[in-house]
Amino acid sequence: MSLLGSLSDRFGDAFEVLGLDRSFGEVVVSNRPDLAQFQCNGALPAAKAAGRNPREVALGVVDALASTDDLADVSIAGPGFINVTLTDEALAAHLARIAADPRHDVPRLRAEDIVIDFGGYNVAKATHVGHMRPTIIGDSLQRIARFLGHRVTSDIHLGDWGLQMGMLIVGVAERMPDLPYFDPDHEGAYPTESPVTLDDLAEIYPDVSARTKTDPSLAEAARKATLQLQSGRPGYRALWQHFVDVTLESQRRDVTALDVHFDLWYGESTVADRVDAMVDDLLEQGVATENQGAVVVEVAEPGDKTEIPPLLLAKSDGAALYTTTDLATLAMRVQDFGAKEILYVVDARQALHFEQVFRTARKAGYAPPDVVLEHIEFGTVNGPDGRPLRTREGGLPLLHDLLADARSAAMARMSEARIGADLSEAEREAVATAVAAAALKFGDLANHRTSNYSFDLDRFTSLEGKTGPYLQYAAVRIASILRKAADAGLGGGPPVAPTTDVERALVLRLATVPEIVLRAWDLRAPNHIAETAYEIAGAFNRFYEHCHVLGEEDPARQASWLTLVEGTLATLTRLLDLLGIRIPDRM
RNA sequence: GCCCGCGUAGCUCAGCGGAUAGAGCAACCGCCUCCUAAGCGGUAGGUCGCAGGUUCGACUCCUGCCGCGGGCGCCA
Repeated sequence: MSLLGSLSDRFGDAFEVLGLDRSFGEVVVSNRPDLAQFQCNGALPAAKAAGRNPREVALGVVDALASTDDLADVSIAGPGFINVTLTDEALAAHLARIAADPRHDVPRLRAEDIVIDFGGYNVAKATHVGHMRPTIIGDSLQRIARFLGHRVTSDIHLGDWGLQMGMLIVGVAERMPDLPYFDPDHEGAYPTESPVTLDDLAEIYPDVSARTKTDPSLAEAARKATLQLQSGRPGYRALWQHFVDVTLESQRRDVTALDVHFDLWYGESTVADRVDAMVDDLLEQGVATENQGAVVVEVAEPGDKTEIPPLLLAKSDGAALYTTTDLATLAMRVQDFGAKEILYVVDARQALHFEQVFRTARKAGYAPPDVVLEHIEFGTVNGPDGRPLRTREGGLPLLHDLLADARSAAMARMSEARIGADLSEAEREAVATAVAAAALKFGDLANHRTSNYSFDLDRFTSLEGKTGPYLQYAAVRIASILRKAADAGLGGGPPVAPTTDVERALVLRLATVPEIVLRAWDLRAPNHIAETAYEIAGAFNRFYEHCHVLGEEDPARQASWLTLVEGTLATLTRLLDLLGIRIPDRM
């Protein structure tokens, strides 16, 4: 059990002795380090609940506390705060524990099957700034979940089956009418080479989309093409496959460059052959009804604060929508994957859509009550004007370009500061690549996911401050000490009692990690991990200033410090890994 | 109009109903004969949008208002 966990347990026992709920015993790291290392505030709410005097309750708890020799001081302050300070020997013992534990004292949870959906990627769109948050946040969540012991399946869930496919088909037909894909009498195989590039598609889609708003016949043609694609028209299927292939090729490259991995590259179309049966089933169950030719599901409930419109399951022409495939996908994940939690990392504008899909899934029994369905919302990435980030031309900046900019900024910073001067050109480039990804990721994950944040490459790649590069640099310096120690034949040894506040503070920071990782997962909020990683780096840097490890003359103390250095590096490396940030060997 | 989110230092943002609201940047003052100064220490900077309420205690919970953003059935 973690340090805070076992302290909380002991305080819980003491509350129980007084006949009070043990949950009041929660102990946290003190927010008044000048007074104590830890605090338990439970006496106040406990006293309120029991109608007793808080100071008396606190006094009773302290009396009932099993006396052990690891507590240097337990005292009551203010209206009933209980302050706790451990002995230096106890801190050393705790350091020995976490340094020897590859999990840094973080518990393993009961494993569950979890699906994470990175919705938002679409055919015909290169990875752009709008994909950055779900990709970075979702990736961090999958790393955290796996570390806690869950079985995670991540799915990019490409948007590849809706009306925009029809728009692309008619757009290509307009431009290249002689292609065999449009000839209903075509026989044999279709060309293996795509007639269009992703750039072509990226130009065609907005053009057609805009024109359908004023041209009803074009809109009708797009609808019809969508339906025919979904019905299996061979030429359209073949052409569509090219759309998917050229899109995925580009998106795979971008996602890989960000050092993100998806287990599945499924799309809406993956469940295409399940849609009809599902609609029939919903009609049969009486969950869905026909309405003006369309199939809808009434999802409004009596207690609703606002009117929740019906979910549109099938258009009047019978075509599927993304709500249809989302629902079928949800059912598949529960049935085939045994998913107990499905997390949709999709921007906040789709809240209503998910509410409708989730309600329908519950009504239809596709998601039993014990299955968690959650929309993980996030805010926008803003430019200097406080509006969502755009390029000078008004388009959405591509992820590829953002990364390239971050990379050249990192290179420039390194040259300026004469960092990595002794590295080869290839090594410098590798470092710049790692720094660029870290800059973007930490710049994003340092913010709470629901808040909008302003994208500032200069700040994110900065040499100074609360940035990804700072954390990487801190880790590299730590590793450097260990490398030099190893060269000198020195290694870690049993921790001895700390004698300075910088040592104590560092151990205390490390001790908070288990609760922080659990909280980050509970709240789906990686920024808590980002914050703790930053605090640990800061605590280490203060230790680094005060305690010269390699120059220490007392061998026992030096060995103890090396253990502290190792434990810090292992923990920091883990936290950064949970954020998806890689540490270069040298910088 | 209704619903959701946001409003914290000059700027960018943290903040788990608890003690004196924190960090980074920018400003100012210091620290490299010593493990990487992309570092460390210090000073200054706040009616936590406004007004009520609940509570021993509110940035945190509730209500109203103001401001910004978003959503509201055959798009995704």
